[in-house]
Amino acid sequence: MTRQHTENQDLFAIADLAKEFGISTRAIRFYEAKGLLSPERVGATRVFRRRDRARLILILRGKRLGFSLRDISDYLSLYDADRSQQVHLLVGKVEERLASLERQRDDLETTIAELREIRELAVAPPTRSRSQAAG
Amino acid sequence: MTRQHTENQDLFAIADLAKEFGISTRAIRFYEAKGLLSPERVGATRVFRRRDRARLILILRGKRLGFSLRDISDYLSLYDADRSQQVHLLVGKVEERLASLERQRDDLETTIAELREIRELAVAPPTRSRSQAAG
DNA sequence: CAACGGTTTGACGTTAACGTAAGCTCGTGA
DNA sequence: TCACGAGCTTACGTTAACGTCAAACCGTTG
Repeated sequence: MTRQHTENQDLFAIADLAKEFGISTRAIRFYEAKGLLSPERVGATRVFRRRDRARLILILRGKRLGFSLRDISDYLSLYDADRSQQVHLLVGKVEERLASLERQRDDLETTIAELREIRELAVAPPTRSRSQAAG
Repeated sequence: MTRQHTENQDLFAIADLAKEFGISTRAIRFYEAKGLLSPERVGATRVFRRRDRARLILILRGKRLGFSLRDISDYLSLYDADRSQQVHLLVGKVEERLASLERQRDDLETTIAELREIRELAVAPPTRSRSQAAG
């Protein structure tokens, strides 16, 4: 099950994914329990395919962005619904999320700019009153 | 204490700030307990100044960006330390945070792009095999 | 065959960020 | 004067996202 000698391009054990992404197997099982992943089973053992791996990548990115698993679940469903039905509702959700993300990006830009400013101030020698730094 | 008749430009009651930013007074007290705010007191009553209000704005932005109060606390300390001491350590922290935020921004760009793509696909009529959408 | 590593399902523990309720003080307007 | 609204502290409750055992089941390797 360590994938080394099975040489299979498309099948992953839970430990493979855990190691690859630096998370615990517990976390992966938790994501499954929450419906974010649905690996196949061979007996009782979970078997993950590329699709699950791809979803896991999206999950982790969502987490880096500060979203809850609930949010990420909704987000993943946008991928699942291959424009099959309830398109209006889907587009609505996407728009919502886009707006939220764009606002978040603005917050980020502002914060990054402020940090850069702080850095400049910190690096510059402590200017005293009307003095001027020499080139 | 409702600020209406005190007409003071620089003093805020806890309820003023709570209302202005749409959060609970409990949350504000919690931030104080965690050391993110340190309003003055008149008797037992908290009195906030512009400085506290400014910090609160930073706190809320940090939260929108998905940071923990612990993180935000560190972040606020970057503002406090007016390039007075331990500049290297300070710059180090700023660099760290900048890197993290820039990565987060990249994640955001990617996600936004993907959502836009999903939206296009959803809006476009369900293409069947080799057909082509008419202009 | 027995130990070992990997996997499974519980189930309880933990941390963060408040919510909520209780009980008390203080200033004020009818 | 007294009821009210606002504020305070203390303290227990709650949700999310796992961490951390515990107990048991393979498959294989020395």
